Amino acid sequence: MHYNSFEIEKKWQHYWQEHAINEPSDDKSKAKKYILSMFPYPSGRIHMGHVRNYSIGDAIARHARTQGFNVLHPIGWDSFGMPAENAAIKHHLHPKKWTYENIDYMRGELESLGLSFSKKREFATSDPLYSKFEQAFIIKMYEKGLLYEKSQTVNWCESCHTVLANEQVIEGCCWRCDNAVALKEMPGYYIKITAYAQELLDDLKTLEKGWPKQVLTMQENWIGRSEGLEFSLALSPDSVEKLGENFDAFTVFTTRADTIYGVTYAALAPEHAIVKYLIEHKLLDEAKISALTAMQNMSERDRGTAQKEGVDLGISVIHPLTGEAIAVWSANFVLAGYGGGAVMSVPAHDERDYEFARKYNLPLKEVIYHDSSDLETSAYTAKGILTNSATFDGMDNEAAKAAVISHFESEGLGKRVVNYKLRDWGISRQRYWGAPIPFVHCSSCGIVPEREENLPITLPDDVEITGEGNPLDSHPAWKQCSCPVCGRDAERETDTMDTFVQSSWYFLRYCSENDPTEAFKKEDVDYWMNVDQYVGGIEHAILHLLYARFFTKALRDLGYISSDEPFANLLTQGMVLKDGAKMSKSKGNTVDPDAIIKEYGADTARLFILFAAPPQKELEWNDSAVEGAFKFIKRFAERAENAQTMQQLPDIDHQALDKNEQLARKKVYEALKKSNEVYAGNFAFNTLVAACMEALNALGSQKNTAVWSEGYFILANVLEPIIPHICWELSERLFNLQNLKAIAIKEEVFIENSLTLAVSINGKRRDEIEVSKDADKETILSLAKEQCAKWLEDKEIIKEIYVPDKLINIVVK
RNA sequence: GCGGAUGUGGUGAAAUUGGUAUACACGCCAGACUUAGGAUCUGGUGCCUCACGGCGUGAAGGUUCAAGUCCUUUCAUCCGCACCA
Repeated sequence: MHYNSFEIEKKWQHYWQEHAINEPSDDKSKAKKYILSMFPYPSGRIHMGHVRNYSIGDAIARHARTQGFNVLHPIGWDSFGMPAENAAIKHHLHPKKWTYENIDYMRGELESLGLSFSKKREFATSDPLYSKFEQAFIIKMYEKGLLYEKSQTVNWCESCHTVLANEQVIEGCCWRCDNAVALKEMPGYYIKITAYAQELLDDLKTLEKGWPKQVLTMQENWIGRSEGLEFSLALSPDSVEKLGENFDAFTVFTTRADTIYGVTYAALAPEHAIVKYLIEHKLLDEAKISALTAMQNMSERDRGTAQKEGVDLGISVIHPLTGEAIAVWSANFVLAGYGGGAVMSVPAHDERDYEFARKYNLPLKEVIYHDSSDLETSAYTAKGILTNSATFDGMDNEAAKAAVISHFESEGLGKRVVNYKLRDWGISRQRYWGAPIPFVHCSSCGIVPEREENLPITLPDDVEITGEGNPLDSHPAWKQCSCPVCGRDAERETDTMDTFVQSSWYFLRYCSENDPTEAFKKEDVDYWMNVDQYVGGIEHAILHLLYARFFTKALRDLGYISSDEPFANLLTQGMVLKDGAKMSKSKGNTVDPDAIIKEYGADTARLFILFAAPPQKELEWNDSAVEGAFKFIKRFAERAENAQTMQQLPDIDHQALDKNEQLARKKVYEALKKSNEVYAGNFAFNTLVAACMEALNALGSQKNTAVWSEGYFILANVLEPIIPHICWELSERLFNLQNLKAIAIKEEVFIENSLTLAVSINGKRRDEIEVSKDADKETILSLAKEQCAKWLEDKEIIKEIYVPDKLINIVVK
């Protein structure tokens, strides 16, 4: 058969659509598989990363379908976001027009790859209907106290003109444009993800089997649980007076309660309320005030690399156990958002405090003793015995942690607490192309949610995108509304939601077929969730995957769904590289998927991508290997001439076959066996393709038509998830499509009459012998010795080892 | 600094419980066919050596009859977090 990829692919893409083979069944009694590749942002054209992502997901989905599962394999568009506005500024296109035109174009590109998506469930997150349900969720969260508004210091990206969540700041830079992030005090809406910190941490354990360890570790670190002592440091009477009696104490948190007697000073974040008060009321000299304001204005990134710096605030607190007065400083390395923005400082046993104390000549007090401790050169932070610590002296420091906390608790001085690094999720974005936050500012009622019957709050089309300011804010009429509570004139919130809100629940919307009345039906979600296999890039290890996990739990607690975790199994694919670097327009090393499909076909692109590396690893693009993939498909198509038309597997008397024929059958069934293994979990498609190539090579060294036919019956089945078009074509021509379902393995082909055993002398392989299947150990060993006589001359045999079916090892001296 | 991962031919990569290292492919070499083509087919291809043979999975040790695989130490690369008290 002459291989014309273009005609074959067009024909089958049309057929699949016509026969709706990709649509799941409504029959909920069937066993299901929910296979999901992360949905794309419609940037304009697909790139090789998409091809890889969707080829992997499609192979898994197609395989599940041939195994008889009811398969949900949907696609949609993560279509709100900044690039649409950037395009609007650059090309004077409306973001909506740009976005939906991109979607139409990219949908065609994905179709040309032969991806078996369910069409009926497709949507874009910028569809008003999607916003409607999302806004309703947000209001529900607000009503349950899971969403609140506050003003605080936030991460501000000057180039995107918007606020960023903590997760979206990568090494002090914006996740999207890589610009340095500045700090800015602003009002915004926050989702209380911290209320779920413990559950998000605990449930990582339930994902250990299905998620890569790396992702679990990253999430664990991000949540950052730590246990310790929280207590109050009372200000001295003269300090209280100095602060106009506005403060009498501040709270600190420590994980080193055992070092409590080593405290020699305390330090406040530059943003701490006491520091702000001192500056406002000019209670410090000018040099100190300017030092403090400089510290406040420094970005988070610069603070991370800056030298330790501080200012003596001229106030003091009372040590809760000793009653001593302790100086209070403000230091640039104390974080405002963690543990109350204040710390107790133990320079003898904390590296940061040590460095700071050395710089400003503050006293050190040793309270943990160990032989290897040398406070002249560095802080001692490891294990030891307590000293200078009153009644705790002589205790092991680990035991002392608990003892000190108990002491604080029984004296009413403090308590054991758990702290998390995770912060609440700020979702306000000062941008146009996003889902409006459904709240109204009323001068008498304050901030109130919009009424559900008024949802969705949609974006106005008549805006000019200039990149300066938020068009919703400057729009003449859009924000004017009436208060949903009192009916008086009010103003809409003009911030829009972080686009990660949309991607936090899209997998739920797919469960029901684009229902206009509900986000999803509970019974559909109960049937389809959880996602059995999720496929996507490692770059979402924290961002999207943490938010989606949170949303699932929150929606569960709001009564919408029953899942605890959205994604049972996660496959993080590696990047596609060219010349050792990530493909990118700026480097000019991209390969256009459309061009590859045009030249070789979708099957070739898919085969190369799945064959060149295991999916989790980086994939180096290689033009001649692509050519090689094409040649394999061509050979596969041409050699189909050796097979005969049939509707089921032929009966073959294995014992009557010659050696090559038997080997060919064995290789074919090995490929089938491999297929079952690969889809059961490790997804090593590269080894599966190799097994198929071996099988085809083995078929080529024999001439038995029945063996050829059986081989094609099975290989077209095994390869269908990877190169579906050519496989359907061959299956139709040869087998009336009867081979595209689960095939049982015939174990008889693996039974051998004789075996080949390796013979090693002192562990080094020297020769091999062929023995009959039921030869006994003595016979085998004597044959081995006979055949390897030249290695045994003048040697004394010390030991003879026989590993059945594998090898013989003779140890000599 | 902390955490995670990865080191195997010229290249991408294989290798059940420890059991014939380099499957499969790319590249390269030779040959066949040939309207001399970047087509197709056949054979070869870890390194050193004319050969016998020796050496080989980042490096060094160890356990074992047997180690890519297990243990210890170490080096390199990549990724993530980064003053979280």
